[in-house]
Amino acid sequence: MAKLAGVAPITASRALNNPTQVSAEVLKKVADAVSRTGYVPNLLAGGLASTRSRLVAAVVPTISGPVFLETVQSLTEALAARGYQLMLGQAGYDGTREDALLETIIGRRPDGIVLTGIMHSADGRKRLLASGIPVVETWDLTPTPIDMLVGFSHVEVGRAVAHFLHAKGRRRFAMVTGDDERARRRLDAFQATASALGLEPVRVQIVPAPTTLKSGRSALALLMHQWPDIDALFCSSDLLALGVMTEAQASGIAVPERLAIVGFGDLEFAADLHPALTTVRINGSAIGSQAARFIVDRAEGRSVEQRVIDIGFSIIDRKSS
Amino acid sequence: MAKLAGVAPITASRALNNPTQVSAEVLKKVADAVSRTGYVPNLLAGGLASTRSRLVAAVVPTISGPVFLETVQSLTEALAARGYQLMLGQAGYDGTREDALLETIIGRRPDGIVLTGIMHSADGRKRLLASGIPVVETWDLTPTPIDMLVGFSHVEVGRAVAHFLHAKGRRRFAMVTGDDERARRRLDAFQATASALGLEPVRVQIVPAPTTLKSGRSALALLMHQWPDIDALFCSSDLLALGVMTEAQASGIAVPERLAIVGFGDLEFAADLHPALTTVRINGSAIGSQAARFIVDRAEGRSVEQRVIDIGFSIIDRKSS
DNA sequence: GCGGCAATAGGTAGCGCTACCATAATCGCT
DNA sequence: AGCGATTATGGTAGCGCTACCTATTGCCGC
Repeated sequence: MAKLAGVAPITASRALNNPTQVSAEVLKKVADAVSRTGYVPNLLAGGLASTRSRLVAAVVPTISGPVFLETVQSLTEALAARGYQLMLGQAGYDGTREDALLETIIGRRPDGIVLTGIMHSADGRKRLLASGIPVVETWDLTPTPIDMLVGFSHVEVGRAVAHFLHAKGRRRFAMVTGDDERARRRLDAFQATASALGLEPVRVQIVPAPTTLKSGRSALALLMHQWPDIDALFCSSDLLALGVMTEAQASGIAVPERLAIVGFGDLEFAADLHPALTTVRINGSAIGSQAARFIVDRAEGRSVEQRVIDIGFSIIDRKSS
Repeated sequence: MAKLAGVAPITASRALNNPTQVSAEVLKKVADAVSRTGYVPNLLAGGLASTRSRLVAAVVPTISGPVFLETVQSLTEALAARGYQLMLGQAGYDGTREDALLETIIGRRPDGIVLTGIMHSADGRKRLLASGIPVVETWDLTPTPIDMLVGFSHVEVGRAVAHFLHAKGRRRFAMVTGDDERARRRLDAFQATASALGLEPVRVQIVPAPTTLKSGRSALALLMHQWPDIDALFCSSDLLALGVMTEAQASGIAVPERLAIVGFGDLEFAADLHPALTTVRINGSAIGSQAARFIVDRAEGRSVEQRVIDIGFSIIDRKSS
C-alpha cells in the first residue's frame, strides 16, 4: 500500500494516524492509494507494535438481564466514538466462568477492563493487578477497589427505600430479592433500617438470579399466602416488580392502596406501567460513559486523579407506592 | 517463559496449543513455568502470526432492544466454549454508523462476522466480500446472502399470524409496528393476507424503532380512538404488546374478549403476563449457536455445505388471543 | 556564510507469537 | 543391517504494524 502511494511505510502510517505531521501532498497520495486498494489497517498488528490494542473488555454476569444493558450500550457508544472497541464476556452470576474469562481477556491485552460489580476472588484481583491493565469496577462501592470505580452504595439504597416507605405511612415491609450479592446487601440494609424504625421484621422471599417476571409472580403469591397483611414490598429489580404487579392484578390486590410496590433499576418500561412503578433509578448510561472516560484517559496517558466516583441513585416516586 | 522451562519457544507454543504433539515431560516443564511466571499468552501476537484471531464480531442495531439479547447471549456462550471471543458493535437502526463500524471490525481481522439482519448497503456487501471474512446474516431470509445465513421468513410470519387470527374468528385486524425494515415486511404480508381473506383493510399504527412499552400504550389509544371496532391486533414486538395490554387494562378494554393481541419475539416475560401473551416465538438462542457453529467450522477449515438455514418460527397460542 | 532549528521524510528494529522446514531420535519392516 | 516412516524438537523467518532514531531540506538570525 505504501509502495503504491510512493512513500515509505512509516510515512503512510503517519498519514493515517497523525495527519498533522505530514504534508498535504503526501496525505493525498496516501488517501488515493487507500481508496484504490480498499486497504484496511490491521489493528491486530498495530496493537501488537504499539502495545495499545484499542480494545476494551466488559464483563457482565449475563447479558440477558436487562439491568446492565444501558451501561453496556453507553459504554459501547462512548468507546466507539473514541475509536475503541468493546469485547463482551459473560461471567455468569455464580462467577464460575470468571477465571477462564479473565485468562482470555488478559490475553488480548485490552486497554481496559470494565467489571459489572466488584471483583471478589482474591486470585482474580491478583491477576488483574499483575496484568497492569486499567480496571473499572462498576455498580457497587467498596473501600478497596482494584483500580478505578464508578458505582453507588447498595446499603444506602436499602436504607433510603425503607425510610421512603416509612414516610409514606407503610409499616409492614416485605422484600422480594434476587439471589445475588448486591441485592442481598440492599436487603440487609432494608431490614436493619426497618428494625431501627421499630417495625416488624421484614418478610423476605428470595428468588434465583437472574430475576424474572415469573419469579415475581410466584413470590408475591407465596408472600401473600404467608403474610397477608404486608403493606409495602421492595423488589430487587423492575422485572420482579412487574411480576408482582401482574400477580397483584390477577388476584385482585389493589396497588398501591393495599400494597405499595417499589422496584429497582428504572427500566424503560417502569414509567408506563399501570400504575406507574415507583422505583430506584440508577443512571446506568452515566456509569458506562464514565467508565469509558476513565479507560480512555488512562490509555492516552492522562492520569486519573479522582479514581472513585459515587454516582448515587434516586427514588422515582410514581403511582405504585 | 520458554527459557525458564528450558525448551525452545516453538515447543512451548506447541505445549500450550497442541499438547498432543509434545511429550509428557516437556508438558510438565512448561506448565510449571507458566504457573510460576503467571504467563498469559498474547493472543494479539498469536492472531497476527497465525491469521486466526479467534475473535468474532457481532453487529446489532442496538443492544438495548431485548429482541436480539438471546441471540447475543447464546452466541457469546457458544463462542466462549470453543475459545473464541465476541466483539460487540452497535450500528443503530438507521445504519448510519454501519460504515465506520465495518471499518474497525474488518481492521481487527475477526474470524467471523455475525450480522443481525441482512446487509443492504451495496458498499457494505462489497467490503465484506472483499475482506474474505466469513459472514453470517441472521434474523432474516434472502435469496442472495453474502455468505451464510440463519434466519426465518418475515413474510411467512405475517401470513401465518393473519391466518391464525382469522381462524380464531377475528375479522377486523390492526397492527402496531416498529419502523424497521423487517417489521414492515411482516406488516405487508399481514395486510396482503388479510385482504386475500376478504377482510377490511388492516388499520396500521407505525411507531419509531426501537419499540417500547410506551409507544405501545399510545398506539393503542390512537387506534381505538380512530377505529373502535378492531378486534385483533398484531404487535411487532412483545414490548409493544405489553404496552398495548397495559393500555387496554387502564382503559377497560377486555383482552382477549374484545381485542385479541399477538406479540412477536416471545420474550421471557410473555408467558407470565395476565392474560398470558400469544406471540410468535423465534428461537433466538438457536440462531446464536448455529451462527457460532458456522463461523467456528469455517475458521477451523471445515467446509460448510448447507449455508442457509431457515429455523422457522411458531405461534405460541396463549390467553391473549 | 554558517550554525542551529523546525519540519518532513526514511531506516531499522522489534512487538510476541506461529508457519514452515529441517533435524534428530526412535521405530518397524523387509 | 538398511531403509523409509514416524515422532519429538529446534531454527528461521515473518505476520503488519509502530517506536525510536537518523537524514534531508529549507529557513532563520547573526
